[in-house]
Amino acid sequence: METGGISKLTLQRLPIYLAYLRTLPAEEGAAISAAAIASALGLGEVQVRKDLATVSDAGKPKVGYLIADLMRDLEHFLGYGTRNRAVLVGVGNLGLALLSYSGFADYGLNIVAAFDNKSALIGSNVDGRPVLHVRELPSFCRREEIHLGILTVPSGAAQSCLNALVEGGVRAVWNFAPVHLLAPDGVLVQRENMASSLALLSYHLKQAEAPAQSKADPACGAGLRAEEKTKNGGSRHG
Amino acid sequence: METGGISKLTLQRLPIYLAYLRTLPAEEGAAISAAAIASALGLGEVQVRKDLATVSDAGKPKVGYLIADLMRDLEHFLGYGTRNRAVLVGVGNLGLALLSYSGFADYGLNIVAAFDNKSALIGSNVDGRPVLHVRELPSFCRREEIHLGILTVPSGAAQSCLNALVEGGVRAVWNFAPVHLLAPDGVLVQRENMASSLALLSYHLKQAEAPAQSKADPACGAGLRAEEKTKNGGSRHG
DNA sequence: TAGATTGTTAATCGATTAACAATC
DNA sequence: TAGATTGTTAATCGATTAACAATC
Repeated sequence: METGGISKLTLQRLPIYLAYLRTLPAEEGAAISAAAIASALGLGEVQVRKDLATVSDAGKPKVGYLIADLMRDLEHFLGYGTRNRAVLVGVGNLGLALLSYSGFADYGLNIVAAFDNKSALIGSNVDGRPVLHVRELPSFCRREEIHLGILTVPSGAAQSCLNALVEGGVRAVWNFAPVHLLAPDGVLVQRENMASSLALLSYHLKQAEAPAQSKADPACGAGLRAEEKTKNGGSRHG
Repeated sequence: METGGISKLTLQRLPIYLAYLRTLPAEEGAAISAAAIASALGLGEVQVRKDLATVSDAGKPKVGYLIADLMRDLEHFLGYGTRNRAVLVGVGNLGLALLSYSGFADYGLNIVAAFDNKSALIGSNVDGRPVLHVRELPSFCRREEIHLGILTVPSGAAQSCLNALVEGGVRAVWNFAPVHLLAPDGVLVQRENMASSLALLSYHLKQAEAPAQSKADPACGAGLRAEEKTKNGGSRHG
């Protein structure tokens, strides 16, 4: 849970700030206030100031945050400067989609090769990235000094693929398989949890549709009114 | 933040329990202990008991949780029983991948149609689901009583597509565009945040590679040792 | 200077964990 | 009964928010 000084939740919000700042017109020396950022992103104003203060000193009293400086600090802190070169393992539907998705470049991610065990796929390429046999995974990672792996294999294959990545010196793994994997100390396995988001949506719908049905949750009628408090009320900032 | 009696974080863990239980062999009357579940998923034992107690009474002292009962309770609580029929808006790379991904059925999600505004796509179909023009989105949702929408459009189009979904009576939206959207009370917009996961990985790599570099984070050397505490130590449960 | 805005310290809130009571 | 395991109450921990100090 420790993330080395910065809270995990703050860290997860940083790319959201960055993405928002990137949508703003790039005017020389332009600044933006914490209030404006908070309002645009639906966050608390103090939270924005605190988050940004941990990674940047681009905030100036009476002025706001110098946009260009803040973006630079965010990118630096997140490690986007040195492009993270990655391999992807498992060229199924999801793997293909991630390979084809161009938006990752914005987050400093650069997938350089894909791996699979189906001979029909080996030797092909996806948008210029070769598809190689998983057999070559450890040696490829070693040789190319890859430290980041993306796992889009079926659950049953996930642990052995993770092991191969670790053998190749990979130190951070983005796991899309819905299983918990074991990794040695120092190797971070981050599970991407589509099912968890879906649970929030599905539960919300169930609540909205049958507010008095759930027997395990006597207070469930409240679910309908769950979203009542919009943090910034009606007020808008420029 | 309120989720009607159950904590948001607990709710997000429920599908993880369910997915794990589904991997177990289906033996008549079989049971499993909280300790075994915790160990398999890398969670705390008490946390598992507390989470499960909020949605099920399948737990029996001295016995454990009756697997079949627990799965039923989880599915019921999450609203998977009544298949959630959904529409997807934006048939780009990501949209196509989600349409093609068969795993959603496990989470009670059933995408019945896709929408786009590119005439080349209209009239085609993806795995049997028709691709229609966004113009028809509100009326389609009304007619088919769709309450769940998936947004995989570019950021610039997201708000107007959300509006169209809301107009059609949709009450929960899974938003893959990296923007904050405004929705009326009662409509839940859940943003899927790939960039946030990526931030954790990227930061971990940066820490591992240059532990003394970061100036904003004097305690950053600790980042290297971030994962030291594996909650269950070496002990395994049967 | 006065006013606006950031940064920080203290208070609150919520989630996790530890200790224990209940139960088969 | 004794032992194992669940469920719950109280304590701890961490994150958010409110109040205020600092600064340009």
